[in-house]
Amino acid sequence: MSENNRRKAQPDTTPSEDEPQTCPNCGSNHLIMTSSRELVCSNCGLVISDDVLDFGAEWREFSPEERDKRARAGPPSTLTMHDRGLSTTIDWRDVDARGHKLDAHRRAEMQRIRKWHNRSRVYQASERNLASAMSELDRLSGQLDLPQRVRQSAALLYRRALDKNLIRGRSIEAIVAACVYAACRFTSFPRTLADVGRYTRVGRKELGRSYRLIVRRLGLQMPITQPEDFVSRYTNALKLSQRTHARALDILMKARTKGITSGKDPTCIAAAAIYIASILEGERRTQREISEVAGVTEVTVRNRYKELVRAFDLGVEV
DNA sequence: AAGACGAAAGTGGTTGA
DNA sequence: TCAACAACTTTCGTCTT
Repeated sequence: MSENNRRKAQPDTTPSEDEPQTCPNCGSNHLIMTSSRELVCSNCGLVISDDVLDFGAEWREFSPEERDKRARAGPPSTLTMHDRGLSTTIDWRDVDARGHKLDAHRRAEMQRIRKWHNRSRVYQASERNLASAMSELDRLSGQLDLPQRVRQSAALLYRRALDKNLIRGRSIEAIVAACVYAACRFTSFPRTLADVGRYTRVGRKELGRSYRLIVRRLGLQMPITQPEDFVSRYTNALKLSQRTHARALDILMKARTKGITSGKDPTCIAAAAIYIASILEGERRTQREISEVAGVTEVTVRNRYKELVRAFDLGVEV
């Protein structure tokens, strides 16, 4: 693959002063403000800005009485619950609002109401599907330690996949995992296919297939994963200094101008750059340590770093 | 003894006919 | 659909610190 090919469709990451009118990823102007006050592209699912995200109350109170007066029930609405967290639940305790026990007749009535309430809540097939998908999404993103913006983006992708009838005949788990992986790439939150695959029963192959499916059928324009995306994660895991981190980024930038980053696994390139940077900054890590956090083999780290050293004189005596 | 090195053979994904 | 191919992995013996 040529360097040019790999470079296309880069989102413009420089934040503009005002809210953008078009999606920086796909150029669509179908931007919607979600109920959790995130600006999201309804075409590709990119969460454009979530810095306004605030789950707290929108008022301030200055006395307990005022607090009581202003309080209202329920968590904020969110895309990651099948009903956006807006459903009402009926208490299981058979007491009235004042705490008095209900009589037998009322108890039986409440029982009936509860039953039908639950049945109606997750009634439609698509609702049931969404309910189970959102709990799976929650589990998976919890294990992957994903921030809220990635989860919301994944949830939106799943809703769109459901709308397009892509789930029927496929496993919910596979599509959820694919949406999570896609959301990671959209939001430049570096997780590899293997990372996501590790926490789901769906095989890597199936996951890749589902991912390609949603990209194609939802017409998503995926940004290319860059080695730089992984540097922070790896230097943190290796407890390397900020200087080494910056040095690694510098090496990657130079490598790009030489055109030796194309066609190679970005995690390998990142690992190699960090290896060199750690030596240059005097906090050397072994090839083994680095290959472990990057999830690649020592041999590949070795080969990549040899290439980098060969390509330009980095002052590393081998 | 640990870490680095490199050769050789095998694997899974992509590409182009 | 299939073969060719590049990238990557696994394994292992050797060299260096």
